[in-house]
Amino acid sequence: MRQTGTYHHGDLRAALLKAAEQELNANGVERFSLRGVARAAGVSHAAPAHHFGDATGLLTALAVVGWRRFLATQQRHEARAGPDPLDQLVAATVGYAAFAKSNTALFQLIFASSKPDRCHPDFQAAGDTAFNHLVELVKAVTGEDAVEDCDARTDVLAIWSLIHGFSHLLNNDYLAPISQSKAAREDAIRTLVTRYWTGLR
Amino acid sequence: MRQTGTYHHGDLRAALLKAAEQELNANGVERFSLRGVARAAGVSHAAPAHHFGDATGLLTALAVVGWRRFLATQQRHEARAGPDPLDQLVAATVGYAAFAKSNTALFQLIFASSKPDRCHPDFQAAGDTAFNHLVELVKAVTGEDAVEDCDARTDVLAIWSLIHGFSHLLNNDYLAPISQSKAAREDAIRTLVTRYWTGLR
DNA sequence: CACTTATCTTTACAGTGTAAAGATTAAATC
DNA sequence: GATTTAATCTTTACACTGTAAAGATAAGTG
Repeated sequence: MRQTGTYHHGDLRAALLKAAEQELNANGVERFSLRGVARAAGVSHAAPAHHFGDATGLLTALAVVGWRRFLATQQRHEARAGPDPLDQLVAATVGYAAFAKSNTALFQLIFASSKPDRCHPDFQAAGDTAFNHLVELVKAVTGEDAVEDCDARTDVLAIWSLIHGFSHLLNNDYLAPISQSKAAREDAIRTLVTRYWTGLR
Repeated sequence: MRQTGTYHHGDLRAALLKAAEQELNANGVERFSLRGVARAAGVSHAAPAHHFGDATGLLTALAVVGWRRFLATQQRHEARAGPDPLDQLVAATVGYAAFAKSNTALFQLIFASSKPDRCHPDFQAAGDTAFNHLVELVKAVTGEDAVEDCDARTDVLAIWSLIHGFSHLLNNDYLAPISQSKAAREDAIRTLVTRYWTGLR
């Protein structure tokens, strides 16, 4: 709680984002409460308005954070993998699912919620960056450019659908058998992605 | 609105389910309002309680309807396709995405919402039925049983992830180029699914 | 007919998001 | 350093939400 004499918080904006993510993980996107976030941060319920306008503003800002962490998680996995393009792509997809698994609420927020402003420039820019990264990885594997080559576009669509569906099903408890072990999840993804390519060529 | 002398609605339960689906399509799962549904049905805001208990009860019942329509949509597409097992599977996946496209809110409700009671026997039974149907279709293609054979389990996982990811991305406006034309969507799905099998064997 | 049950309404309450106005502090300007 | 200005947070208020409890009405049952 705030001490006497600390009418001004200092860094309320960051504190609210942190509290909002915790609220989101605890209650889910659908039961998100702006007043609850303010309570958790130890300020009045109207305090967030000055920093974010309304609940949409806060969740939009949080979604941008989510997009960046989503991409960073993939890149962290890539850094640990070998230099082979296919290994890099597999590592990225493993990171994709790992993010979904350990950031359940953020994953839902960035991909399937109408609470953030999905038309906001920052939201779109962060999302586009993440998407382009996937396109680049596929491009490195095929040697083709998804923008020009039609088959390459299909490849991107296939890989994206595959890993996104896997992550989303995982995120909603539809893959209980695999969900338990991290190794089992990674194995499954590795098999799915590599089988797609090796089956093709 | 209700006429004088019609204190009892007649078939309020069905009317509420219908109104709830419209509310859901109009406002989305996250902005769903029980009072709004009651208003649309022309009854007091507490009327739904007697039929469904609370909002969770109503949305659980609606989700069960969603599961059944989800399966029925797939079967309708299968009936129009040829007898070849792969054609049947492709038709089912096309139906999968078609349902997602034209039942946006229901798709979100059954797969990714915490508002219905996902542990309710009816919900689980309806969901299991839909899942088992997909397993049977894959089984018909491979000749193996997903319960026993490990490769077949992976095949189910792959196809399910693929079509579910595609549908979910489509549902959230991430496949704008394909989203426009029905033929383009069906072509893309057909390519993805068939490429998975023909590439493999 | 009388009685019971099912159905719907009314009323009430705690909770929500947002807007407006007031209070307090930090920063900027003189 | 004193005064003004701007930023930050609180208080108050309002319309809305879901749910519970009690009352009103109609339908079914003996």
